[in-house]
Amino acid sequence: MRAQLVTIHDVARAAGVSPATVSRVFNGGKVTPARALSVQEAAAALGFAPNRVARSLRKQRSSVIALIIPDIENPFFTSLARGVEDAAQRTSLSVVLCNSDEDTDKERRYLEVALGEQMAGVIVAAASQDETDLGPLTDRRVPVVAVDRRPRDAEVDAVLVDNHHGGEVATRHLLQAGYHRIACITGPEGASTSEERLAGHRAALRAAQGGAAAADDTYVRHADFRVDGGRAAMRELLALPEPPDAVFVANNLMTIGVLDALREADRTPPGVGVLSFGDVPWASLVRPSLTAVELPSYELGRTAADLLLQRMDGGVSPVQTVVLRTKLQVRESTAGPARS
Amino acid sequence: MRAQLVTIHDVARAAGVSPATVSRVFNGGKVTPARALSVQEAAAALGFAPNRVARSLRKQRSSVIALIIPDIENPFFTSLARGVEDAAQRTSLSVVLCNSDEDTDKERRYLEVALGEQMAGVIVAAASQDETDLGPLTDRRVPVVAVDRRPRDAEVDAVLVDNHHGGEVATRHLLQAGYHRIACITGPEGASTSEERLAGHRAALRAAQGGAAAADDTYVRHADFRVDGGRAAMRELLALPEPPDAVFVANNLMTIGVLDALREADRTPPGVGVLSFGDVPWASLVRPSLTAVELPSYELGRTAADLLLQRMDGGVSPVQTVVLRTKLQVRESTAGPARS
DNA sequence: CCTCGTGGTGAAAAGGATTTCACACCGGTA
DNA sequence: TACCGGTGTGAAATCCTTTTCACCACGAGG
Repeated sequence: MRAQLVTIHDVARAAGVSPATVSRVFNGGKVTPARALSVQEAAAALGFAPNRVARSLRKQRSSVIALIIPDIENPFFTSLARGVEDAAQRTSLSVVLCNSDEDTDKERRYLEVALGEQMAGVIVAAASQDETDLGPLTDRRVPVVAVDRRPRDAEVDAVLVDNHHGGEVATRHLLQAGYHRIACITGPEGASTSEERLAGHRAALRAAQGGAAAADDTYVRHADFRVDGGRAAMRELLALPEPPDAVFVANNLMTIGVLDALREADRTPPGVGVLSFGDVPWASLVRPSLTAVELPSYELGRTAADLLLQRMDGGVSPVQTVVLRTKLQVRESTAGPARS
Repeated sequence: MRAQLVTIHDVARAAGVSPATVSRVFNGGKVTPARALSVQEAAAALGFAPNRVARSLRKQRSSVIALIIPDIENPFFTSLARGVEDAAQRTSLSVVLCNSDEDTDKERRYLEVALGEQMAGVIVAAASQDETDLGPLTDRRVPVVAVDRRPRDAEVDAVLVDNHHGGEVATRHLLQAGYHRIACITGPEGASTSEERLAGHRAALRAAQGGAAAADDTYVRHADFRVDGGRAAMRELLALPEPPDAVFVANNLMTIGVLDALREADRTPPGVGVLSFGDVPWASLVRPSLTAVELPSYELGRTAADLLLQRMDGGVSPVQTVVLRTKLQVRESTAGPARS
């Protein structure tokens, strides 16, 4: 029922020492054991909990790190968040999650909050490559790590996925399974993730055609990384005079839309090949016949957090970029198109 | 490239006024228009951003609210989070998300952070009914709203789902579809959500049997609200001498496990009836033949946030509990068991 | 002409912890 | 005995903003 807050002064008075000593007890300063004990007892008796705001103000740094992600409803990012959390868990830092919703305005507001709250560090999966401005943070020497997507011209550490390689492996797998007309539904133009995955796809096609690099975009569609976008793009592809017999989809949510469009048209895998970049959430359980490029989402988060912690310790000075490899998770038992 | 932080004093000096006036300009105090303008110009020129930590210290209250959820990877909670965010969006408050991971220790730490950071309010879906202690918060008059689950003996506003009604409707639907041996896989014993849903299920069964209330627990299983738990429970049920011909599953993730176990056993809906409490994420798209009790997850979040805002404005004094109704989302075209 | 009220302003205190600085004390060495 | 190094301690400054309070100036009313 104690409603007033207990300060370090109250504890000091109760223990018969100065506030400075109380502070030292809680921060590992040198204090005689006997005194330290009596301080701890007094603190416990009074139910003292340090005021983190005052502490942050004085230290010019709080003990919270921000993780800013563009879509909290995408399991890829929640898994990434788990990685960050688990890594931070081992320190005294707390992680707070901010959902920018792919909206650069919301993102900017959260970046302002991070700055204004003097957060100890920021991990950000940028909503935009061009508009996301990390300048204010880096100017004030707040440690920042970009994850999954690197904002253009930002001098920050980054943890990325090998999108090109993943795209290449994916399309190669479809080719090897016997598909011929392989489409690609990728993300928004201008997003590094979209472009790199598409580039990998094209590279695999080129290699298969033996160098006759006819850049043919008939089967290429740009969508928005969301369910609806994937569905619309797939419908378009199906409406072509000669529809593709397989499709490489550049993210998990769009794949859901694609599967939906295929069901509508009564064409389901493996009659038509579907390869998703990123695990389709839970589909692996409900419908196990889907091959996907597995993304190290958890490790992405873990690594980003580790990098941030390093940076906060003032360790490395040069900017680091870590690239994690994708892995092809083959799940089809009956791979390949219907032989004609 | 400015690395030093600009304070209210710098702005004051630049504008030729006192720091107090600058503060008033930013907080809607009375200032002559001309002065206000010059302050704003000076602030813009210097790139002044208020130090939120100092502000919080002085005001004894920050401008962020915490949302503590037990499982960030469960779409139910991410959707709820969206609701909270959208409601907070319209104010100047920011939402930070904390994932307690169904772990009361982690949760306690986050509650301490919320208190120590002097957050303006807390919305919590408690990890435990008994161990979650909101006392420290309420003692300090921090507005708290419980959502989805109400911690026992906590004097706080709450926004809940009508679990009993939902469970009843669900089981009644299965009965009406012609199933006879209806099992129930619910959550952990002691959790209000588990118990209430089970109670609803039993009520429906009792009503069907015309009052001959033989409380038979052969077909009742308690699991842990997770995929694996659902799978294990379903396997157990399938191994019974006389397996059930339908099952009411008390949450979305367990349903995924259940579907998995059914696939293993080569028994799929609608041969065996499956009714999920809570939408199975994306399954509605991939596999549309699944009826579920639809939970108002988004509205839960929205309402909780609205309640919190009310409480912060010092509006209502008596503790409020809002109960939202579930809705049966029928999606089966070919409902009912195979007629024998 | 004097008084009262009011609206705008600045000086200064307050908010709670950390950290610097100076000092007191103790044991040991020259 | 005098001096020195080291260690633990407390007083006070500091972090930046909000808010109280006193004050001034100005306009209106008696």
